[in-house]
Amino acid sequence: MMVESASETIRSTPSAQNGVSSLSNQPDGGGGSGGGPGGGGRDGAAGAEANGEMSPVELLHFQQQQALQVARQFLLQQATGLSSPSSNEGKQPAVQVPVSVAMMSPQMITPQQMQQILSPPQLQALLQQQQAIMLQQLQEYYKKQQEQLHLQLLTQQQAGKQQPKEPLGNKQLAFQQQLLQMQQLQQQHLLNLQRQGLVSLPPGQGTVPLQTLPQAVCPSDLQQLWKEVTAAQPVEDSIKQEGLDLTTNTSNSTSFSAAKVSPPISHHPLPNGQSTMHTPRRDSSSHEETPGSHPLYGHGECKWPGCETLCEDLGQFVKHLNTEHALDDRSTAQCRVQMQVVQQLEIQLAKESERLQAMMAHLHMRPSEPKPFSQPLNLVSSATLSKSTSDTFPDGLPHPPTSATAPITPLRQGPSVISSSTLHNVGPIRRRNSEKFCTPISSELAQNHEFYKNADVRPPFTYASLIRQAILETPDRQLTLNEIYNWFTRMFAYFRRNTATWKNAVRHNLSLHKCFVRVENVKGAVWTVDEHEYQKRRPPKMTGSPTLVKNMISGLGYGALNASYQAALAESSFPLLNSPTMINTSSASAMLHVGHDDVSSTVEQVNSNGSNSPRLSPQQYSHPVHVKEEPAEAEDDSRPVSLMATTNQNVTIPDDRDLEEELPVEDLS
DNA sequence: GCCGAAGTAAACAGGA
DNA sequence: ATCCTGTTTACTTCGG
Repeated sequence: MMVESASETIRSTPSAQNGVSSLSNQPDGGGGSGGGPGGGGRDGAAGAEANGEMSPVELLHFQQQQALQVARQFLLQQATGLSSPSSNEGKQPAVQVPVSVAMMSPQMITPQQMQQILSPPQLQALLQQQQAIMLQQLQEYYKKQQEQLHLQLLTQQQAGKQQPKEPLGNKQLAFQQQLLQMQQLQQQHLLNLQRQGLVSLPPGQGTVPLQTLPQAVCPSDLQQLWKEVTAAQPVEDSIKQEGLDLTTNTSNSTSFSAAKVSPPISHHPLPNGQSTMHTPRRDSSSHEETPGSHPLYGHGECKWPGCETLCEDLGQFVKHLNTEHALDDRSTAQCRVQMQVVQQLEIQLAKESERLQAMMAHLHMRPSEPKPFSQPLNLVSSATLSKSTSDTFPDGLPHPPTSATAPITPLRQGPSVISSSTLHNVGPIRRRNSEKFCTPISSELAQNHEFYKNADVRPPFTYASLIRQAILETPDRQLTLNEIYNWFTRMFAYFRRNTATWKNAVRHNLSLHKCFVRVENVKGAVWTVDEHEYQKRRPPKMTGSPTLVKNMISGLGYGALNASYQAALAESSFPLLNSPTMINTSSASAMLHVGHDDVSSTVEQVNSNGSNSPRLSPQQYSHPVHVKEEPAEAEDDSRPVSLMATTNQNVTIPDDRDLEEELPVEDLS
């Protein structure tokens, strides 16, 4: 039948969303940045063009380029294969892996295959092994090349000064750029792996000249890096160099990921010994510039990257700056490198910021974790919030639309992160569980109202209980239909769509259940709750053994249930109540349907002056009741979400109200 | 399998 | 005529 199919699809949609979202989106929050950095690296394959003339230096350069490219490809292959397995299914690498690298993956098994074959521990062990071997090889290669380079440099220098040094300088700089890139790729690779938890390099991985995942680029690292960069080129003969082959690197710079710039070759200082002699302990960020100072001058030193020349005063520094750091190719190259560093830092900053956002979103999206109802921040994304931000919330918190950049979609954090919602998140099943298992709707809302407000998750409550909640939240305990609508849309992001469906359901429930009484008012009709009827319709379940009840409740792990409440529940299941004055016990007894209620004062009786009722919650005492005897206040909300400020005085705080909420406590006589 | 509660869809009516 | 409100019916799903 048509009806069946239609309802089926509609029904299954939210459940599927919830179920999937909590699973598939969960890792997205933390690891979303994994695939990013690796992707851009391919384009950064250094513009290694083999020129026709092959001098030894050229040959060396060419070999370096080739080896570096191979290494980079391998790194990228491994990084992308591990970080985003799904992304490269189609383009599984036809990368020519060099022999030294192929040795690591014996049968040319793709990372995906390995992941499928091996168990996670095995995979991790294998990855670590590969990591170590690869890094070792890279380091060895790197060492060799560097030694060769410096050997060549020395021989050339000793051969005579008549030979122009420019090409060599260019090659050196280019090479250093390549080395830098390679190391950055290594760092990036390590970073990716470590972020995925696949590799946890021991702190003393001596063979690896890289710092294991430095948390940030410390200034000393930068200084050291700069020393490495500038060290290979003697300063004294760096006068006129032209044609620095760094233009390609600028285009490569985007390929640099968030790799930390760590001291690249700290374990094998350069032959000329200029490097790493004194560790710069002043951080570059602390250059407090006196008015007559220079950004590059501080603490009596030249702050040009890698320079640190002592200058007694500013004048001397300026002189030094003009002489040593004049506008030449070397300075230009250094500037380019610095640009890359800054660029990487920016990328890193962006990534870290994104991670921070995700972390904050994640943490704030689980209001039940920090048990107390403290939700000062709302993490919510912009879209759903945009409607309801203007509302002043009953808890008195401002709820500003903070962190609009938080990428969390409401679906992402499914009810799985909600305390008790895990019990009823499976689709539209909220019906029985929440209520029959005495999930206090108000406390649930109190704890998770931020979540429900912003997450497109179906609340685990029945329409009837929601309607009742909405009505009871108002001071006068009556609402028009439109106000009920507004309450739904205000409190639950889920009800901001499919309005026709749930509104129809609301109307249906209002008409269907006797507990909702329609009262004609001056302005029109308002709906009230007949508590007696409401509790009558609840079946006398859970009248079993008290231990059963208690275990069930405690086993559910409801954070909302406080100890007294549980105790009251347990106690109340006994025939005689030891403390009849306790509202808790009486409530619990009512919940357990120890039938008593004849003394019911119906809601209608408490309608107009609820302040007299003993059932009033503290909020109602605290908040001056705005009796809406004249509902003529312009509630004509064009926006369905905008709500009258009077109606949302008291939403949540779990206390006595809770007990009377979820418990069929009738009227505490 | 039955029953009741709940959700969904839809038709219908009355009023603004 | 349209929309909102309210009622009712039918059907399905789910849990006891």
